[in-house]
Amino acid sequence: MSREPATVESAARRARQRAREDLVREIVEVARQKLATDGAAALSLRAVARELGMVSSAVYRYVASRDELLTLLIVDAYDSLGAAAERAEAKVDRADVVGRFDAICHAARRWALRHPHEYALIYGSPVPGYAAPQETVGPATRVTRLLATLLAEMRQGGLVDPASVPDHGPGLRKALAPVRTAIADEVPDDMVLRGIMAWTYLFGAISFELFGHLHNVVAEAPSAREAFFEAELTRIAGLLGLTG
Amino acid sequence: MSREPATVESAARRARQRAREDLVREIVEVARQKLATDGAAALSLRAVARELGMVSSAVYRYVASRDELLTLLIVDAYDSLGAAAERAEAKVDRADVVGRFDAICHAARRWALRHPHEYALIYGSPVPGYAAPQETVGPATRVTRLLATLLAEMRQGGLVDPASVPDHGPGLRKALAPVRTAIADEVPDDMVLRGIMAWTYLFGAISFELFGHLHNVVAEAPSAREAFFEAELTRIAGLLGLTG
DNA sequence: TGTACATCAGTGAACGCGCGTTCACTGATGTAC
DNA sequence: TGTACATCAGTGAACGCGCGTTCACTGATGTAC
Repeated sequence: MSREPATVESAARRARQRAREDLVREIVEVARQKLATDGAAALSLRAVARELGMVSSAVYRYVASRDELLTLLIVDAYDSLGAAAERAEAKVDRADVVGRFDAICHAARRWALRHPHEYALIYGSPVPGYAAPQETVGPATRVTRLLATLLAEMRQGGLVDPASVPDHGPGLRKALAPVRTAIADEVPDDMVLRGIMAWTYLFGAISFELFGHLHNVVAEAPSAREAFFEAELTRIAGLLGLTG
Repeated sequence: MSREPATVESAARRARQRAREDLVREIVEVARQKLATDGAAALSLRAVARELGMVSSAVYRYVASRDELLTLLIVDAYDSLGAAAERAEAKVDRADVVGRFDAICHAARRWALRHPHEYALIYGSPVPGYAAPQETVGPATRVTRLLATLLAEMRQGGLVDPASVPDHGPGLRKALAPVRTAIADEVPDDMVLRGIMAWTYLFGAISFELFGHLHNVVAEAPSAREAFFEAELTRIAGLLGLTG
């Protein structure tokens, strides 16, 4: 009759629920470490269970399948990368558009160098037989959103040089329809294109460095790699129309 | 005493040798099909042997290990991509530098769309535990060499606008030391940088499209994807200094 | 031309491994009356 | 306060799978004298 029992009941339930969530977090944490040391291929539910001192079947209380664990890791990686980029960007003076762009790019690269396997999981070859479910979409767009905001501000600030815009024709307009749902109509096609290209270039460059394609091209020393990345950013800022 | 026996002997040897080489080719061919349908993770010596109607141990007469088979496939993929790009480039009028650049890029993209798993093998995440041996280096640089040649011709033709060259400082010069062994000193650092960037962008763009990152950004229809790629190339040609 | 020997492709069984997932169960903890 | 019942975390054994690699072998073909 009183609410007491109900309250006590839900308090206990909540406690159990919290314990559950803690364990899920612990599982993901261990899985992330396995990923970091051995790569995605070596990631198995049994290995995670072993590490946690559980029997392998017990993990199934918390995670439905290997695919679900992969999804958790992917979401985790996108979030970690997104948060790093957001933190770096937030530190820069709002008016310094070039500085904000640089901050995002450097943060993304640094994160990738520190978490190579997590990076490979989200920007490398797709895991065969795995289809990313809906819940990965949000976290996946955090870096993109930062860049899109920058783009919009550039347009408002009149930072774009309209004289040198090539004529792309109606094909591009149609092709960009999906991304238009998130970007104001006033932003011209060519500018959207340049935004996507900056984003493409950023992760293309990081992938090339991380996956070994700069071997015999750019010196291996971290300082050399940084100098090269810096030069790339200068040129990409130029592509974006940022005259920094 | 006469050379006869020796000749006969080596003729027989050669026949056996040819049979051997044929079988190695057959093994690689079957492996490539497995790769194309099921991806690199599903590739196993046992599966290849099964497909060939052999017992799994017999494959070891021809291929030393799974890693060696992977190497053969990687070399194969680089060669196939390189040949496709070379063929496409060769068809264009030598004087049409922009046309040659476009031909290389379109050929690379087409090849990747037709051979997604082979593309992922060479431009996706590195296979964990596998280190590419020396013999992959040559085939890996075929597309790069095409682009480098183009770059050199552009410089000789005076196609570059030196006015808009940003000052990169001495860091870039040091960083580019390795690639300098293959490129004339007269080509300025910024031009080498732009060449590498065009190359980076090309494969960054192909990877983004193939690995699903354009989902919800660019319409899925092949015609839309092509129009978008075309627009990217226009902008990248601009980055290279090609005013096509 | 005929015979002893060498080469080598392919066989079949085996070793030892780790995986994802299921299922009936034990036992601790919380809930209801 | 005490008892019957419900919930649910974790166990342990098992199923069925495929893998890479080794090894002693058979049998066909080629070689040398």
